[in-house]
Amino acid sequence: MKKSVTIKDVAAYTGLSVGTVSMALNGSERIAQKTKKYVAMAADELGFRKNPFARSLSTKKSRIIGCIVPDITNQFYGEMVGHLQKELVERDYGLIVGFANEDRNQEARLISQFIDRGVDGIISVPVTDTKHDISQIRTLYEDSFPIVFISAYYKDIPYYTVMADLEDGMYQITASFLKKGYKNMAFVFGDLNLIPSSERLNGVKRAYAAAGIEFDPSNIFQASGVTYLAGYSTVVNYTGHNKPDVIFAINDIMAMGIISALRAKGMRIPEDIKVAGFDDISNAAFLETPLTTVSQSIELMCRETVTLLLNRLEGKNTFSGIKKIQTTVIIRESAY
Amino acid sequence: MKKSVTIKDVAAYTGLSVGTVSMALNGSERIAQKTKKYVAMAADELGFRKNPFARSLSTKKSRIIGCIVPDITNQFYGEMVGHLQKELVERDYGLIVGFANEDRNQEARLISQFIDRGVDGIISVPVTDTKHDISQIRTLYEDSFPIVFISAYYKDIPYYTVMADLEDGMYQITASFLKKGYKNMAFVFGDLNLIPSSERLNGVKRAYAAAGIEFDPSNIFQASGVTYLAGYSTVVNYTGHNKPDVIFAINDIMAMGIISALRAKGMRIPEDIKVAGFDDISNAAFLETPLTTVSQSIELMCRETVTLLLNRLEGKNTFSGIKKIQTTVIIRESAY
DNA sequence: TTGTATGCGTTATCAG
DNA sequence: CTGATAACGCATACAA
Repeated sequence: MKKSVTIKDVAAYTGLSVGTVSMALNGSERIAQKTKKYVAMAADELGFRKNPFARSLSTKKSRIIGCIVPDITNQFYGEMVGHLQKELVERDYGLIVGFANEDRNQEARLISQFIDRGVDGIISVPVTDTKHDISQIRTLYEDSFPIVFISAYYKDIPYYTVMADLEDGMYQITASFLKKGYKNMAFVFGDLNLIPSSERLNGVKRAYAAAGIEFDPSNIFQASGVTYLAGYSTVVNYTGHNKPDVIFAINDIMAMGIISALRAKGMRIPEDIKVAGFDDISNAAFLETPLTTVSQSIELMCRETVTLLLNRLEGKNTFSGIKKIQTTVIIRESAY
Repeated sequence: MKKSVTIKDVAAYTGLSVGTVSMALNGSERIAQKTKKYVAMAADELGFRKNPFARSLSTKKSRIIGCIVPDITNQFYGEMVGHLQKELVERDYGLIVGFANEDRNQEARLISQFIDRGVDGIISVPVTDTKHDISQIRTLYEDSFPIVFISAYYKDIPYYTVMADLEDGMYQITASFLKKGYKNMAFVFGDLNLIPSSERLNGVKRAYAAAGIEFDPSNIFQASGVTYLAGYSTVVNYTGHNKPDVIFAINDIMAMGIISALRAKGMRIPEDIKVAGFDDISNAAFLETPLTTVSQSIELMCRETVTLLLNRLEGKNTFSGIKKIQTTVIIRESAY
């Protein structure tokens, strides 16, 4: 690590003052074109790199965004982080990550840490467990700290969020199967108090109502989580005798777990039983059993989220409610 | 964003000097216990939070580590990032991420960006494409910038890396199948010039040699990448007539793609053809076809990597070569 | 054990 | 258009 060259060195080298060099480097309007070029060359020649710490100390900005997702093992969140990073890096922001493992306490700790690290803003997939204390989030909101939510929101703080229209997506897919004549359908969701489940459930109910069919709540299954394994276990541990025509999972990887367990029980898919997921993760079309699902356009979601956050950072007037992104039903072999 | 309280405020509040407060907060030995407690209380009361930028400017440390992986869509790398983050957060480091998409240029850009952001060190899964320029890495090495490699290394710069013993893992699994009498085995790898492929290939050859069987190089297939889709396509596009007893993929998700494509062609697994992967990703045991694979103990790998990097940061004497982590063959249904 | 003073590298303000 | 200088908030070497 050789001693780094500072703006002062560039000043000395060019015979200009520190201030001028700084402005020149930042492309200020009030510096002559000629000077700017001269400074740029000199800086280049000396191998000058801005010291980010000094810069941040002065500007109070780090150009780093913190991002918290529940569980990186879920490919959906992997893709999410990937897209967020891509969007951010293009705008010269860095992305620092944390994983909450569906635990509000971990999430809270991560948020504090991020803020203590001086991130300019936070993107969070809320852990919307109603049992837990949410005052931290409320405080952030009231202090108008730049935090935006993606893919879910806190029930009591439904602001600055970008998410798929889960209710409509679920409505569409449920309705389409009702129309085909299937009535005995099971829904494997996570905790029903959570937004991602409850919104979907609303869609389901709406579809039944629209079809004039009564919805039997016993067809809802609350799994122990929303992971591959949770889906797998739900099927393995099911002791009832009802064999639904279609099983809807809350997301794709859970659907994969469900399919796997069904196969282990000797069921054929889609002949004996149909399965549908939600998300349309990148290889959903190429699974052993290509997966029927509802596409979330995750890339679009991420782009909107980043835009929303950066607009907030730049003090622009932004939409502050819940922006819902349209979904698309995709029928594949798992539920032909 | 209310005006933040600084160390100066705490000093004023306690009647102590700025220097004393700083030391007290940092737990310096030469400050009285009593004073430390007093300062801590006062700081707490005032809601004081250290300004990370000032701190960094002074210490020249950010407590942020940059991490570059090829492709977050691959669950294996997802798990890797997860473990790295966990290890780092426990030691009060932040993890900033970048995705290189197997592209050396992107990787180089990310590394520069990270350094310009003032990361204390970098963890990288090398994009070991020999076609590309690697001088940046060499320079970093020569300047002894704290960069460590995980899961692969640059052929010409085989230092500070932690990876699974790919050669031995491949040797073990190949040998075990040779022992069972299978001889017609196909190996679907990525670019053979790359470490991850070439090391595995050495293991294969060694196993054949040990068994006294001649190895036919035409059984090696270079896929277009190492993704699910690459595996899938390799099978779909295969026009040859040779039907191997066993197909070995370079990693689990590729094996999954291969299985999927084989199934689409009407093959039964493992009856008609066996498939093995590499990595043992977290749900490999619960796939529709539970996957035979070689476990990489990714958690251990990540822990070792973080330890190695942090030791370097603390100036401790560290092992500087290639640390190989032992692998374990796991036989499951896909290759019974 | 505590206080003082200086430096860290930029940005920004205010003169010139 | 450019120069000088004061922040920014903390750590640390040196005094006391």
